[in-house]
Amino acid sequence: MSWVPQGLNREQLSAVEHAAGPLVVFAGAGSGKTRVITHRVAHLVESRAVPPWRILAVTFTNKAAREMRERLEKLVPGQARSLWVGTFHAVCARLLRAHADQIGLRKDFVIYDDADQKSMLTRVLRGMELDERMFAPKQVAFLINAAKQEGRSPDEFEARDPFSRTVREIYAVYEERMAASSALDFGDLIYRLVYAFRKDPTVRDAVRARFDQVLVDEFQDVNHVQFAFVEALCEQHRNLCVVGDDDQSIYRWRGADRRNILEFRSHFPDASVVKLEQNYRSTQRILRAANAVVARNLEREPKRLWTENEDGAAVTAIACDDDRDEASTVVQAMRMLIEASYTKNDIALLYRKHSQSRVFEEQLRRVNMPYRVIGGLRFYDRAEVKDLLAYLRAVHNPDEDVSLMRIINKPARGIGKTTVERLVDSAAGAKTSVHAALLAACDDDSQPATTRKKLQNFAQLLQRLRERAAVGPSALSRDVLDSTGYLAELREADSVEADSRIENILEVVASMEQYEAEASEPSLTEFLELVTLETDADRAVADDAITLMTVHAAKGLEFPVVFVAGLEEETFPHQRSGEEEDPEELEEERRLCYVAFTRARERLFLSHAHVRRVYNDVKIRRRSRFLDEVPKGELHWVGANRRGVHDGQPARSTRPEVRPANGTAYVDRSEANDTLEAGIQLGMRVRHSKFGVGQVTAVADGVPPRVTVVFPDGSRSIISSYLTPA
DNA sequence: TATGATTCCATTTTT
DNA sequence: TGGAATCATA
Repeated sequence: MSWVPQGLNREQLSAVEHAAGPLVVFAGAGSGKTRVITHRVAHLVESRAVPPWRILAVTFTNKAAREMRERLEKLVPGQARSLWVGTFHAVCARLLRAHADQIGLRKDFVIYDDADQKSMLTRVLRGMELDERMFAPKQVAFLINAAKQEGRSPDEFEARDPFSRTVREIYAVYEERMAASSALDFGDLIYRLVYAFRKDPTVRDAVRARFDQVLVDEFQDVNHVQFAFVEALCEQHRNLCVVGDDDQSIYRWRGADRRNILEFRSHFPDASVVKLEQNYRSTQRILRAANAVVARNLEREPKRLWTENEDGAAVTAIACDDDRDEASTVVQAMRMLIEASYTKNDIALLYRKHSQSRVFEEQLRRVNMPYRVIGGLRFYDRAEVKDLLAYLRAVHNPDEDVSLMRIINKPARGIGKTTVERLVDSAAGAKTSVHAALLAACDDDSQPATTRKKLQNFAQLLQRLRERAAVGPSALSRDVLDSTGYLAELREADSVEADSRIENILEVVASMEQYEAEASEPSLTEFLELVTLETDADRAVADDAITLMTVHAAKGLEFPVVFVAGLEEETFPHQRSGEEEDPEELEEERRLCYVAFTRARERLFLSHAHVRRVYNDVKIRRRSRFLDEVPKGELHWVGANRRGVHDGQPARSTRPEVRPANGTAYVDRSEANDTLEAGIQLGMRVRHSKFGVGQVTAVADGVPPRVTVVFPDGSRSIISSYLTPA
């Protein structure tokens, strides 16, 4: 009757069946990490009879959580629903609500995203009459978030110099204002729980008593509070299974600390260790290139990914004149791949930073190639979407200042800057919410009659909406949009942007309706939480299109074909101009490069430009050291080199674009290029794994080099690297 | 209050 | 260079 895990290798199986106590799994890229976690959960439920609701599996993204749940639904039908599967933030939010009374929180707290946090901070700074240049909200937010990641309250905030002392004060006031609005920021969701654990052992014990088994995915990315949270949960039973890959840790700048996984064994001396080193994703050649780069890092858990997959096509390196040349060469290569056999969905273009996408987008548009850009502005960050949600929040809890301030004059209702400032001042003076100040002003005879009337109208609007709040999020939204004239205003504007805004708003309303239909107990609070914790990655569309995104955004994904663009010094590895090279940062860049390479299943293309436009001038760029860290024989160099020597690099005269006098073109080949595709020539007999033996009837120079071959069953255009001489 | 002018900023951004 | 945010002015 016992559930039998299937199709697992020895290491995977030992992780799945690990009996009790701490376990750390080092899971290389494409080594079946998710499989191990899901099978382990299934094993616990089915073979060890752990009640599903006593198992907690934590991820970093909603997408990972959803996938895990879906897979578990198949493995242990009917039981997956009661498992605790979610992101750190979602799980902690749920626990905070469940124990809100004990912790001293309102059950229906709202969650502030980064933008909300920043506007709250701006208000605090203005209230304290601080110079916003000295104390930039962005920087202060960073310091406060860092403090929360370290688990430090305002009292524990280290402040030796005057600047830090002021920041500490800001932090304290900020916390007060957040509490007054019953709002929690992202950092709070974990920090407040850990803080409560520390202050009140009964809370800690109550939460701890919920779970028998805890599993954490992407453990290399946990920060200090997250570690403290997990540790606190497992202190008694010690059934903690963490899975991760120190080589894929790319969020150091957000507080992720690789030591959590590297030093897991010192924290838990009795921990079992499993290493998953067999890769099921990429070809030998891709893996060799990726390994070669990351192996240069000094601080890492020793391991080497290997695969039984075939050798595959050579990793292609493309040298380009400038960024536009890079874009057109890459796009050209993509078109050929699509003509040959790939779909657009098979292809991804990765870059170090968003700004690199522009040239590619222009080029893709020029050739009418559908593409999608992942990242950039989140859907729920759009102004109109935030406006609507702010209305809902303000109706839900008028004392929540950030939302109230956002909508107080939107659409314009004559409550101008001065009036708002006066409200904020009196709220700060009386230590009340802005809403309370608003109500007071409505009854204040000393106010000018016209402003007073306007304030009263607004207060009544809120009041009326509040009475209607029970109709549910979608109906309430429609009411808001109609009675405020928000939609009407957009309709009147009658512009393309206005139309897309209307569309976005309607999409939000539609998502509310969907939520209401699906949720067991739909509530405004829960909907708002879902929306703030949700990112865009989940809204991917089904169209056939080429995917463009940063390497960061690509973590956890895989594509048959991957292009990595801009492999140049200062771009990738990224370096801020004038700053000294930090070895730790360089290692992180190298890991990032490793992540980029290992996204590819079959084909990997790496491009760099000799000249790149940066702001308004042009800069000569040396190709990335990462390219040179790949052994020479592993890279097949192609591409433009029409200029000879660049900034001291060896001129690639060894890679001539020569056409023999008789007009026969042949495929570009580089020095030390011992790949099979080199030297494929017109008339040659070649072998293809699927189509058999054929004869080359045409050769097209390009990226990738492509040839036309007549096979027994017809003529085909083939990428030359798939061919071997017959 | 709305608009144009000016200034500032530019790495990555799981939640 | 380009965009967003803030400022200045009618």
